[in-house]
Amino acid sequence: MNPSERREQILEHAATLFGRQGYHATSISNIIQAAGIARGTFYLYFENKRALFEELFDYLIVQIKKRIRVVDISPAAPSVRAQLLDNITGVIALFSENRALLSILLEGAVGLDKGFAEKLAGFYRQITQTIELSLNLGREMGIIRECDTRLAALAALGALKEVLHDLLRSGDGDVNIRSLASQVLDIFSRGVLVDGGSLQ
Amino acid sequence: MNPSERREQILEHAATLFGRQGYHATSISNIIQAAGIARGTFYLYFENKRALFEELFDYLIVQIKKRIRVVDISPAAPSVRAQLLDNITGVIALFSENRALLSILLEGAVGLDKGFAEKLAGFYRQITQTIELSLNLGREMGIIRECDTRLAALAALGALKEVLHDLLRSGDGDVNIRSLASQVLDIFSRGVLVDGGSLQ
Amino acid sequence: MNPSERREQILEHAATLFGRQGYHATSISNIIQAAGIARGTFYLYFENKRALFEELFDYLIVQIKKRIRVVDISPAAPSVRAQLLDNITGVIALFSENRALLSILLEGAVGLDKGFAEKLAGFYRQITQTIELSLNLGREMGIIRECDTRLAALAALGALKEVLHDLLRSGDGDVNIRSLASQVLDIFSRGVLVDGGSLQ
Amino acid sequence: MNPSERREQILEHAATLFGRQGYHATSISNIIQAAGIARGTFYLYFENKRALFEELFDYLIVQIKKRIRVVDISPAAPSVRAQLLDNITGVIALFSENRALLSILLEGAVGLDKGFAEKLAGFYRQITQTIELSLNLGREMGIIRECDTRLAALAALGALKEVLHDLLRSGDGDVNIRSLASQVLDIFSRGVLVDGGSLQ
DNA sequence: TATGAATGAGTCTTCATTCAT
DNA sequence: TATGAATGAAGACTCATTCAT
Repeated sequence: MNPSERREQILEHAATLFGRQGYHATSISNIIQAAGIARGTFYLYFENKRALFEELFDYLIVQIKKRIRVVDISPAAPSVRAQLLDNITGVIALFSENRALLSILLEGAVGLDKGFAEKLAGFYRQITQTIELSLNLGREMGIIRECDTRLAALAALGALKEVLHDLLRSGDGDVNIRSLASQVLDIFSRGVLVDGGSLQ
Repeated sequence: MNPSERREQILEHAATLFGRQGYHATSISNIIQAAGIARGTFYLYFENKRALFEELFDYLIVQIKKRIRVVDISPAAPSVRAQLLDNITGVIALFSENRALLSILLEGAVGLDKGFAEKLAGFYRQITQTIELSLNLGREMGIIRECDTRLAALAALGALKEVLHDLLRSGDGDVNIRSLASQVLDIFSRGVLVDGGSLQ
Repeated sequence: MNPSERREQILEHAATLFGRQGYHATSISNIIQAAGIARGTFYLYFENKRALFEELFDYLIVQIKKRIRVVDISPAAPSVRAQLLDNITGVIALFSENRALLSILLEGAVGLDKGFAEKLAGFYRQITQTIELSLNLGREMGIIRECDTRLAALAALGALKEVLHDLLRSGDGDVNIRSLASQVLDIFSRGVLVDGGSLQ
Repeated sequence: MNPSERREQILEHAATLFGRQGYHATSISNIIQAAGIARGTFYLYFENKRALFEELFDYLIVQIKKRIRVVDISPAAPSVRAQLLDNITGVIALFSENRALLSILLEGAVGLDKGFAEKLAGFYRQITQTIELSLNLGREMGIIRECDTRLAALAALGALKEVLHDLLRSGDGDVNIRSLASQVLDIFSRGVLVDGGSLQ
């Protein structure tokens, strides 16, 4: 087996294990057993367990970022809704295909150590800022109401994370990703009140 | 020091440490050192490290549940908005006073092991169901629009969690809890669009 | 067993093993087996294998230094010869009683790593300087001939080391330490030529 | 590159590394990297790491022995002093040109394992016996005083070793080898006392 | 000859838990 | 109740050596 295949193979087995059991419960022994390799072989490809996990995590971050774009408000661009929907759909689709990675993001990388806490915080901060930026653009266009856009961005991020979490917990194989994304977007944009209604 | 005081003292020190460093990074040595007790003494009060953490976690769950009520729609009850606001304010206030507990909930208990995953999932399921129930009541009253109320409930939970996460990360001492709760509630209920607006 | 006794016990067993097999060939497993303690117990008393070895080594250095004095040339002092004889006798006696320590000094601590190389070099430098100082005093008194006293000091040190090495290799139980020291001193002071003779 | 050249090349790189870092700190990886060969190639030329080191060591021993001769007392022979001086000069010169080999002899091969301990002891025993033999001849000729010639031989060997050690530590590039050898020889033959003097 | 991926025995080290005092 | 010395299972990591290509 050539080196890059072997690397890939180890990464995949490790992802599955980290996803299923978490970082601490997954030992090097687990990984090499799953990958069917010897102990020393592992260290031929990765400096240590943490480096492997970090690589997995970094890859994950890149994949997510690829699917998120700031809303383009030039005349030729697709509708704002379509763009937002694409963002959300992309992220859900990514994880729908790879539950292990989702688990690593939402559970595996949480509470690991200071280094990872910062990495994770930095990632979420970026996402939040991207959403906030889009909301601010919407404000200028007059389609977003006056509100704390940073808070709204946090809320949007949190809502999506929780829906993904639910996806993970339910383990449902076939979700209508497009419909799910659409509903999440609607709740965030229109809220849950009847049109023109208020809670007071 | 009498037994229950000693128990309490250990719990408090452990909470601080778990909150600051996480479950795995917190050793029994850390705890007994902080609490100023001998190693053996620890095991007189707690079966083991996990049991201690579990007790902390269970206590936390009880505290949160105490602050969340299904909306009361009887004529004599306060306004729906006021009740929801109380729920949200209560939760934020709880954690605002005790960051360690918040950290344990959002990070410490995540990805620990299967048992805790289920416990956590069960807790969030209950919260989700309570919110969903309130939303369904709202539907009957005609103030909530037609939507997937479970999904909306997940979104609401997620939004609140993320705002709390931010609170934890920012470490800000003085937040206007009431105002924060109010804005979170508004985003959830009215969305972010201008009144009567749409994304299309 | 109380802590300091236990420490001592581990040190003694370790010294024997290091002396017999050298640093690298002596594993923690060897040590704990010899001392009849559990693996964890070892780390209760020593940070790691190297720290244990270093402690042994440092103790050794202190013991040797205790037995070496710069020659006292005040009128009331014993004869120069008697003082030098005391120095040499003391060192030989120290190691004669404790071959393990001798082995550690002459073989165990050699070629370990940069840190130990410097420690060892520093120790020998001190000894050399002490001897050199005594020789310079002798020059002033007119009993030492004109020569490179540093080189002579090195030669004296080397001669003594080699004799000790031989003691180690021979494993002879009963040496006449006083006589041995006396002869070593004679060779160094008078050389090997017949009185008044020369090699030319 | 033909086989014997390759062998030579590996030996040289290994000697440098062993000399600089010692046996244990020098890994096969170090050696093949320095020599620019593949891992497997190493084992085509040497049975294992130890065999390589042994070859280096044996070569070293041969080189040293070449430079040491028993004193020739036949009438036609050069003066005794000249012969001894040649012996000492030769050894110092050998190492002066090749510090790595010197380091291997004085530090690298010390405390390795039982096998090497015996090899080293055997070598030093031979040197000692050669010196002792020369001293005994000197006794018969009446130029060496009555003394324990074995002890004197050990002292001579030790003195030379220590001077070499100092050479290694000092790292001095340009030593006057001849002068150094001469002084070492003088100290050994005449001692350090003024002519006709004594310590008492 | 040469390569370098693969091996796995061996070592150090940690830490939750026990138990005699 | 309280202590803290002792335990040992479990985990990470290294590196000399092998072998299929």
